[in-house]
Amino acid sequence: MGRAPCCDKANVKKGPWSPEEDAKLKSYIEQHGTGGNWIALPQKIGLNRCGKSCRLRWLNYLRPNIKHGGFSDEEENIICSLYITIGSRWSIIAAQLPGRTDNDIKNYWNTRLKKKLLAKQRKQQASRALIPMINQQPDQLQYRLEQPSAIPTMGMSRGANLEDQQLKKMVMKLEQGTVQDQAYQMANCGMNYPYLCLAQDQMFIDPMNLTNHNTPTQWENIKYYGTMHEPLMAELEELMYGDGFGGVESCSNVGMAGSIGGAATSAESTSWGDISSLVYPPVVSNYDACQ
DNA sequence: AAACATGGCAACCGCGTAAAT
DNA sequence: TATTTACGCGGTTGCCATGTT
Repeated sequence: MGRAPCCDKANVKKGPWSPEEDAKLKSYIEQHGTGGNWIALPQKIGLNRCGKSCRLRWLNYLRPNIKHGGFSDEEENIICSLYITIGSRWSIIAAQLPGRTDNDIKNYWNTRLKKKLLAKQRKQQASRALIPMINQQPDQLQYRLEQPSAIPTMGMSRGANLEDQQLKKMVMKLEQGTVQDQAYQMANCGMNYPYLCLAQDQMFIDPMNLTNHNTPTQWENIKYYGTMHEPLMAELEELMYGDGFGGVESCSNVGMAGSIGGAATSAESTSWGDISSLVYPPVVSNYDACQ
């Protein structure tokens, strides 16, 4: 029963690829394609490699039009924004950046972008701590300092998909015109109900649940909805803290961003709360209105 | 100049899901 | 229907280059 074994794992070569191996793989795929069967490929070419390894080498390195290094500011912004919206779904993020691989983006995030953003955050926090002390009354200052934790951070991966009936009703409301507008219609295409993602004092729509194709236009729409609609925000807060919703604790997957369907791995993994404000400037919320 | 630390990146590992038998 | 494996993905590791002491 079952399929035949993939390869003799004990006897396949591991480690860095030689130029000869690269040339063999590249030339074969360019002429014949993968044939949809990576496991059979190395045998056909005469490579002593696991099919899985061939696939990785092709996708991350040999494939045409691959870009390495030199991420532009625009690309950085897209990566940060998407990370905040959907978490560490690198393949989806890579789909928004032509020529970039998920591996490349993941590496870039882990080695540079994350640190860059955290450094920026520390700088902002330092300056933010000073301004209220100079300009505000003590009671206002206290309010200001409490604000960041007033709305909890939630898992921004699939964990933020709010399945509860009440929140579904809110989505229905969007469709019925309470906050209806042209961009929403474009984004939604009249298909599925988008899932809502709550983050700090902004709401996002999970792009995975909009349509099946990721386009720049769609991303613009998503960003559009990132600038939260005030009435909807108030209603969401009511649901979160009012009797009907059962409080924050009843919501599944409350916690850190970037732990999609699995363990958040690195001890230094960055929380949603750490970096979200660096990408999207805070919108004017009822908190700020109190100032 | 040598030893050590750090950063960047390619490749591997392991898991969840789909598909083949 | 059960079992087994391929595929695709995200997380992690290990090597090499570069920087610092």
